[in-house]
Amino acid sequence: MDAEIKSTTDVKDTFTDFLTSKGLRVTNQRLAIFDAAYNHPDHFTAEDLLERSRQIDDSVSRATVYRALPILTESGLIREVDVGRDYKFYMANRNATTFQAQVICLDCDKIFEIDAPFMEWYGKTVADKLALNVESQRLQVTTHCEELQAAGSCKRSGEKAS
Amino acid sequence: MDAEIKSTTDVKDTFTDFLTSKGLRVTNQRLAIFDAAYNHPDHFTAEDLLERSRQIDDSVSRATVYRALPILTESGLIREVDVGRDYKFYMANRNATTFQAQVICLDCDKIFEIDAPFMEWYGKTVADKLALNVESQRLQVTTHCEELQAAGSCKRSGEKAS
DNA sequence: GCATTTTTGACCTCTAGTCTCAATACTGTC
DNA sequence: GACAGTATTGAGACTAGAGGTCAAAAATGC
Repeated sequence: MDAEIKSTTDVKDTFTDFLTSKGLRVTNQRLAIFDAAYNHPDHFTAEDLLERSRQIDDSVSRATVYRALPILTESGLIREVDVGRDYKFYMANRNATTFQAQVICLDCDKIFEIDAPFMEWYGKTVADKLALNVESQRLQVTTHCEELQAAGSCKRSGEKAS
Repeated sequence: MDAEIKSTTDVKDTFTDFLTSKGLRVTNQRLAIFDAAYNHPDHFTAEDLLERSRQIDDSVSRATVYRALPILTESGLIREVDVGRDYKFYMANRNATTFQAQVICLDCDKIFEIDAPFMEWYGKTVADKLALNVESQRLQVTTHCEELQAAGSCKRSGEKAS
């Protein structure tokens, strides 16, 4: 459950510093939600996060999780991953290296991230061509579970298909 | 209101042919919804489509619109454009040329499409590298209204900002 | 035209996410 | 360390997009 890349404690300091710098209070619930989010090894939903946060502090409510998510996102510690379903995914932002594209299984909830370094170039090209500031970019590829499974990356085939 | 690229009547035949080939019935409501969708000059929501369809046939109900959308999408006459809001956009598929990326204004509902021909190459690369079949791809760029307006493409600045 | 079977409209339900408001707890000050 | 002031919280109501139900209506094949 320990973060491998960076000490969780260090990152927790980053989070509390962020809160105080914004004039926000450091509460047990926010810390529990941060822990649950940052130590989650995979993509998660708000509901997943609620469950995990409650294992740390069972007083955490759904409303608080939904209120914490934009804060965590703004702090840069997690990021939103919208794959076109009627609920959003989130993910800990541990390795902020190159731009990531998402490979999404249409059958289960698995999302697999791959590097797409050319997106930096593309953002610049669009910005130049249309004379606008590119705020964010999103690149997604959809496929089917069996295939993702064949590629050795879909662990949940058949388990959560609905 | 006439389609400029292809006669609407021709395309309507394509639609009725599609319906019959699938064993689906050709109803006044489906034709009204098709008309409203195919002649819509821009991106539209299910609610937009309901309103427009009712101008053609005021008996069209919300349920029927929601039931017709997957049919129209499957027929290839319209396509879904998900820009990460809590409702989906759709768009008539009049020019099926190269892959299109979406430039999305974060302030209003404007979506602007640009060619992104390199996406074909990218799809193949991903398919090869991960040994999977790429089902679909999505490339989106977000920006702000003022900027899109400066680029001469945002017509609705300030009008629909909510 | 008629029987069969799909489709429809009205309305009910679902679900992710947001809002409200009284109760709680964090923070700076003493 | 206690206190006052104020942000934050939890419970539950609420919203909006979307989809389901079922009796009534209408399209199709004969």
